[in-house]
Amino acid sequence: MTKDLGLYIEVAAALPVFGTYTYRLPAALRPRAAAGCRVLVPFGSRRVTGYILGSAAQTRPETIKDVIDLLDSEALFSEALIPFFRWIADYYLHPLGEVIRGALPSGLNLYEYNLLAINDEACPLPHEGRLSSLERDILACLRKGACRLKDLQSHLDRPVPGALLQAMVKCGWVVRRKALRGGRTRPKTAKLVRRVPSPPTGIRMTPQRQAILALFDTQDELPLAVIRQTVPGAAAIVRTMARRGLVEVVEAAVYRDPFGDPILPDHPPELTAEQQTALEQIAAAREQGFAAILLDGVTGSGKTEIYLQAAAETIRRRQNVLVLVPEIALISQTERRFRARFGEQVAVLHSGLSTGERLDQWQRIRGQGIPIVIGARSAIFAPLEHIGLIVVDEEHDGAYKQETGLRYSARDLATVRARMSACPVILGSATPSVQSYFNHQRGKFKRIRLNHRVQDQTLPAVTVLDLRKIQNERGVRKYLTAELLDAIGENLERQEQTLVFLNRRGYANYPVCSACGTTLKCRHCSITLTYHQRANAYRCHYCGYSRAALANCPQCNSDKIWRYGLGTEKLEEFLQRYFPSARVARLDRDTTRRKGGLLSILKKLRRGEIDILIGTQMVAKGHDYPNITLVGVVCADSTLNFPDFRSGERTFQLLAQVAGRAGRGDRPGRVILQTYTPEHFIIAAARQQDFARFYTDEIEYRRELGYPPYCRMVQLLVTGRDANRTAQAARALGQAIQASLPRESQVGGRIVIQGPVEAAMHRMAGRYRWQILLRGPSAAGLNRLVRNLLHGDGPRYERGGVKVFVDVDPLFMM
DNA sequence: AGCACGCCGACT
DNA sequence: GTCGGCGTGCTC
Repeated sequence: MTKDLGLYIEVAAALPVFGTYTYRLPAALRPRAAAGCRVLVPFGSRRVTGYILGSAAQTRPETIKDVIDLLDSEALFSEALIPFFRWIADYYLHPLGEVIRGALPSGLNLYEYNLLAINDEACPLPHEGRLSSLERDILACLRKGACRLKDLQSHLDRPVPGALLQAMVKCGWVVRRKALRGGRTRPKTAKLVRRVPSPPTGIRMTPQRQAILALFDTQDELPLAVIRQTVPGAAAIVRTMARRGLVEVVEAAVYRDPFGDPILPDHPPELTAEQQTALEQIAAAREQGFAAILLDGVTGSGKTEIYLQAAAETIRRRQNVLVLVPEIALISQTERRFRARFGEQVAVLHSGLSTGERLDQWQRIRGQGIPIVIGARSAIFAPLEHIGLIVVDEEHDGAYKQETGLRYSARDLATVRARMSACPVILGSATPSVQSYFNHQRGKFKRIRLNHRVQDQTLPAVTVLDLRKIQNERGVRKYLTAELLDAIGENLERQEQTLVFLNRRGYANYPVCSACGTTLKCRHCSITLTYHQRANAYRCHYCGYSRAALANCPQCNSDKIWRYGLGTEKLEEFLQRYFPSARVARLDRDTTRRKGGLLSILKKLRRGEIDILIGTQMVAKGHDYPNITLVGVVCADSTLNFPDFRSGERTFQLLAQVAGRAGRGDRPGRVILQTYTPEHFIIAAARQQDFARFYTDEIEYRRELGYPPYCRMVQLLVTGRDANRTAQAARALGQAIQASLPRESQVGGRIVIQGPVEAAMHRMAGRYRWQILLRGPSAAGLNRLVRNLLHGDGPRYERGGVKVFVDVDPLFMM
């Protein structure tokens, strides 16, 4: 039963406007309207979607308009989420309607726009001769169908003066119509094509049929949509093949392990004493409502089992569980484990879902009382009620930070949502973030440690090798020490698998003209291009710009360009030549772009059909490789030299994660780290896999320089296509902040400004970028300052195509 | 976001 | 002199 909202309601428009609006709710809509429903409301000269936040007091009755329509018969989110949304809008300085829009499955909203159309009732059609050529063209274009002014202009390829249209409307030849765009995405019913075990013989094999069957070499079933990408007209061909019994077509079940293996139900194992204690501590925390718990345990110490049993206990208490995992390309190990334990009680929200599937899952969570939701960062907005536990797995992972639009941290929001739900949140990691560990030291987070690996496996032995002693070598030998190559060779002889980690895809990342020495740069970004051998092109890894490899040097037109630098493609080529009999494979964005690519590599690895796997940081996340006994890190410092104060933290985490891939089975693992700076404290700590040592040094460095967690930060990113205007806007904003500092610092504590400076990546995708960094003791003080400047009644800085993006608690500052 | 109103350059 | 560009402000 929904509560009566009364005559006036508060609505957040799904537009980038700050503030909310009051509307009158017509009597006819009142019985069904509830907070969390969408409404269609008049807004300015058009109609837009808004979200009902609750009832409102009648303030200025003369300006209040009526709600036009109610778009949902049931709320899309519960009333309990509204304070959460408001908190986010306030904290991240983001329009509330946009926050809610971003939280809901996409493609739901209606927007109105103007259409131009021929007036069918135009009595006297204009005499052709009396029309200008532009007018004739407009009428000809509109005769083909109504369209928007924008489309009309691009069709005719010239500007259409508004006044001319106005006149044409006045004459009655053209009418303006309003139309609604968007609306509910219908869940698509995807068809899966499945191989049959013993296909009938004697059926004619056309080339297309053969091509389709060939696709099932590595997989037992494939979505029809995927087959259609490779074989044109596959839909019809598959239909006849199914009739002849060559394949089987089934409706796609949404819940399906991409490995294709059924997920076997598992049962809670015997817990170690340590795990038992951990669960007791979580149970104790549950009693006091909100608690943040840092669960830190080395790889293999059984954190996931703790999540599972804590979740089971939560369900027993008739409460629900929200589990966040870092965004990864495939279903993660954690997801599999939850599905194995809880089966259909789990709803999954990950990036691989289509819009329709996402909507399905959303409605399943809302309507059917699914007790466990597991998903990537946006799952923090899941419409789950009565939450009794939130889990953030691999809490240190940068994937929890959204870097466009609403720049939130799902890990931080998990803490906020847990507090609002008065329930515990478990932040788990083998390598906790400095932030979280600091929170533990300051008494904000409880900490539960798991010191022992479940099967008492030994941690891998780590050897550090100095790259400086081979830096005068030529070619690939400058990057691979003899010791690493020998170790790989030994591993091959023992018929064990090796993982070689190199955080750079492509062939060569440093193309230099042999004649004039210029490096090849992207046309839209301030980024060196990477040569890709398979595509035979230079590519920008930031905007996707691609340049044929045949092209000459843009400076001197020389056709000889050296391809310096080492990427995974070149490494693969080298290792294959060096170990001719080895089976070498590569795992990076290029080899996994095709759907199923990642899967087939992982399957081969499991079946022992790969000896050496070369991978970027994709390999460090979310998957188990049970038979790898040697991990080689080609260059441990490649991420260490980023112009960002967190580069050391990220490097330590990455190295520890990669090292953790070695020897998880019954065989001990070995790790070889190559580096140019073996004396660096990060490398030393990574060698000993010693978090305490890393943390002690890192926190001291943060304290000395006054970086988080010893302060809060807000980054303002000023971007625009015009170099001068962007720079001017950045300077003006910088000066205004400077001027406000004495006043703001009195209430918000001592705030300091850094910049404006050109960003390290000073141009990206054709936009110039300047940044201003604000640091201060409290988030509220910084929030106040930015709010006053950007949304107060001072001058506007967003004009002339310049935009200002606010990033509260920024994570990557390039 | 998208639309309406209002002020300066290149044309009949 | 006007037409038409787009910069600025507002939306219950």
